[in-house]
Amino acid sequence: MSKGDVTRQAILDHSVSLASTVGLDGLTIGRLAEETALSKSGVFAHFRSKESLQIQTLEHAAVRFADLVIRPALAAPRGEPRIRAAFRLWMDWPKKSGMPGGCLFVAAAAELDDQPGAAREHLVAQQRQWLALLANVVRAAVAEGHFRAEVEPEQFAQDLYGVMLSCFFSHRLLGDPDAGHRARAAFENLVMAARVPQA
Amino acid sequence: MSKGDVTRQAILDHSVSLASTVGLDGLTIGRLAEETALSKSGVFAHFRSKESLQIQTLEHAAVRFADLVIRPALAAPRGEPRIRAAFRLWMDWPKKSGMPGGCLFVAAAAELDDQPGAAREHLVAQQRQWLALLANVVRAAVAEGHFRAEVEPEQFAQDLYGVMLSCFFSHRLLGDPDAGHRARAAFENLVMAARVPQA
DNA sequence: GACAGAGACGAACGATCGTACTATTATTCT
DNA sequence: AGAATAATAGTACGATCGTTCGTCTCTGTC
Repeated sequence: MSKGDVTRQAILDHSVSLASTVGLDGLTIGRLAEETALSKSGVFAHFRSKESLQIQTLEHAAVRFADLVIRPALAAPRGEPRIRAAFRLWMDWPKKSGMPGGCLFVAAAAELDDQPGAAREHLVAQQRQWLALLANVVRAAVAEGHFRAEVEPEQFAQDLYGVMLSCFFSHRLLGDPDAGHRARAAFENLVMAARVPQA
Repeated sequence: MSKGDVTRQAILDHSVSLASTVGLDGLTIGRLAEETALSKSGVFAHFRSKESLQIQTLEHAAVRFADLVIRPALAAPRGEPRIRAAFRLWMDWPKKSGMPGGCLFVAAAAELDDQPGAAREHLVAQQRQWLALLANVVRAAVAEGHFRAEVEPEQFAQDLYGVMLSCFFSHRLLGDPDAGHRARAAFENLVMAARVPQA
């Protein structure tokens, strides 16, 4: 890895963390330069535009997400255990990944849902992929005989997303100390409702 | 209502709609002036700071929310019917209220969850109140005998919030045409799980 | 060790932001 | 109707934004 790549990675590390609190738009090249002890033009040179910086920030976070959530989750046994692993890793990931402002993707989703552009398209593709992966994990749980055949994977995936989103909302904005506990309870309810009836 | 109040309301109408797409921070006095055919200083004079503009924008939206959601919901019969009314009105409210960028509160929540200040405190108070109201509606459904006694109102309220958030997410960002349908299905599942077992 | 190329810096640009001040036009009240 | 007051416009300010450009300082290679 050349010297340029090293500093570029360091910039992106800060960028992900900074964008998690101020958003992809609030992200500023000047501030990024201060926090990395570089000059403004030095930072800018690595990305040739702000939009490129935003996209690479999203991509950098996506790589971390794959490392910290997706890969470990897929290491769990197929079926319900894998779903439990995915949920647990997902809930913990903003903390584990050093994003002081909570999940960057959630912040970016609210920001970009009305702003057309390459950054939005990038995020949409990422999130569609993640939802599809979740649905596939649920599908496998059905195939495995853990979940009932009538369970709709896409429905389950959207429900799971809702549990995560409302947890972040209650926890980060409202400061509810029980948000995490309630999210786990909601998850259990979802899983129980999907399970095959036990004899 | 004096002339000043009339234009102030007109500005705030545009402000709510504009902020729903670009966020409370992306909201700009200059752009607001263009769209209302006023001068920049003319708009500024009505609010003596941008923070005040943001807060009054939130407050303006809250008044509409009370008119379009809270009051009509409370007009429905206590218990499960009132919960159904609240949910239906809630899901439809961004459209009904002319917010082209989706629910302003959702956008503001993601934006302000890390930015201390009066605007954040205002939003937090609003959303806490709304969640508390939802919980009370659920509590009434328990008292009414529609819901089981073990149902926890705050849990139900957070779950409901999750259904709404994931619907907005899937619909607005991912463009999923089934998002609304899935949200209604998730709502039905929540209600069914809370109901007293039918004989 | 010299040379080519990449990396970082510093200064400057046009634009736009929030805000302040002053002047001018509308409105309200007696 | 005219005086008092409120509402709007105009202009200008300092700051900060993304971006450009020219220069210098490193790094890696023959």
